[in-house]
Amino acid sequence: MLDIHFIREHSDIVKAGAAKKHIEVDIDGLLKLDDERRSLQQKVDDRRSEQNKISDQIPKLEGGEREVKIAESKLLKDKLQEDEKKLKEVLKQWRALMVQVPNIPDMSVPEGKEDSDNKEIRTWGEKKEFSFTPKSHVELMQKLGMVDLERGAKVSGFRGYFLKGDGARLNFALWQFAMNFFNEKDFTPVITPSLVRGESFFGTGYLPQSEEDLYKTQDDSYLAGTSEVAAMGMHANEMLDVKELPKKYFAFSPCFRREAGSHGKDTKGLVRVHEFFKFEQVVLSEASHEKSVEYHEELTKNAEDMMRALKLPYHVVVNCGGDLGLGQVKKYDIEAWVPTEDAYRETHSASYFHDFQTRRLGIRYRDENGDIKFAHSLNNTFMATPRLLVPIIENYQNEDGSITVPEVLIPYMGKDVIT
RNA sequence: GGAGAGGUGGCAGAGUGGUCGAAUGCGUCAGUCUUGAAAACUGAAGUCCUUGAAAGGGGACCGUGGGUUCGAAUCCCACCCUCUCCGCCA
Repeated sequence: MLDIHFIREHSDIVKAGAAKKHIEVDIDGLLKLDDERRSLQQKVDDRRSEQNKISDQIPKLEGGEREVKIAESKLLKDKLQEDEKKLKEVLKQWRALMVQVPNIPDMSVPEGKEDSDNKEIRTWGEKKEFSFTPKSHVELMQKLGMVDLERGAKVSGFRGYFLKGDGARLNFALWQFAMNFFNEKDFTPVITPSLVRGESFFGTGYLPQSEEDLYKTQDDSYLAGTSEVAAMGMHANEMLDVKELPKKYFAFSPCFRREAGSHGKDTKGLVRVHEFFKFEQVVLSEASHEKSVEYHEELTKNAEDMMRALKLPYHVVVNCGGDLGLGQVKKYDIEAWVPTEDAYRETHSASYFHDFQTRRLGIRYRDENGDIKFAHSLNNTFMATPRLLVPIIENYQNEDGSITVPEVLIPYMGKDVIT
């Protein structure tokens, strides 16, 4: 959510930002509604003020005088209730519009409508040249007994899977590697709930826009598609001290996504599944654009370091305006090379939000001068499995169908090749 | 799942219809005292909306949302959360 004062004073910037994101929102309508809201609020406040004055007098009066004042107050009350009703209606529309206003993308975000317009900013690693025709991760893993998709679908439904044998081992190895990677960093590891109530989804911007991609329980909570939701909700409605910032979390949770808009995409294998696991980096920082940029680069670097340690060829793209979420100011995707698709596929997504999320969540802090500010928030994937298995398996495959274990994982796998 | 108790400022905790944005204690900040500190004493201090150049003015906020009333922290309803006991359970 943006600050209404900012929207009022810089409606041209807000409009341009929405246009860049290819999001339609009626800013002029919002401004008109805001005028209405303020004048009604004033009216209601004035009436209340009058009524408060009368209310103060009533207990001091006796008999007839008292009755007269009470009657007067009753009349006032009727008018007040009328205005309050109007105000409530206006506020409802106002809020509905407010949550649709997107955050303003950074100047450095390229123009564009969809992910194909994203701009590559760097590549790392050599795309491997195979002396044979590489096989897909599905074929390789099935042959090696690392995954069971048929039984996965039988038990779990569409996109269901069992990781088993060395598939499960490889996943555990990655998790241990991830944990150790963060051991000496200034991040607090945290295992977050996946079963989360609506407020945190509103706060992070997943609701109301993306409700169809969330699993909802019969108790009206939702299953989170990323631990960002719970990690951000953790400090909702808190007043932090500037000395506590930045708060850096290394959050882990199971993640659930309905993939409602992705029917027919990636229907085979482990790229797109309904249920997966993710280590996420989440940062609450001081309200400064420079700090946000600094942490954004840091979070991106952490993920890249991990990819480099695994020796997976990847590139980094800066997402275009149309590929940014409602609250995102800027986003980098890291995409790993997947040989059988002859393409880079997204494994990480690093974004910063300025105070878009924290304003909704009420995450504030008192700075050195005692001023109250909304913190800034950022997040980036560190490692999502089983998706990350896909580039590992495919890039490390050998002609005989065996998989070389990435060097950094050998200690956790206890072997250097999967056969 | 059943029975009960409760949610008040940074914390503890009073307040059961009007003079309560809210006693008191602790903590915080400033000052006095002190070589410095502690103690003691004096004083200050909530958040949000709105209006105003500012000083200031007005309004809201006692878990959340409704309701009763001229008037609600206080009464009623729903929901959320916490605690205790019983049952079930990894």
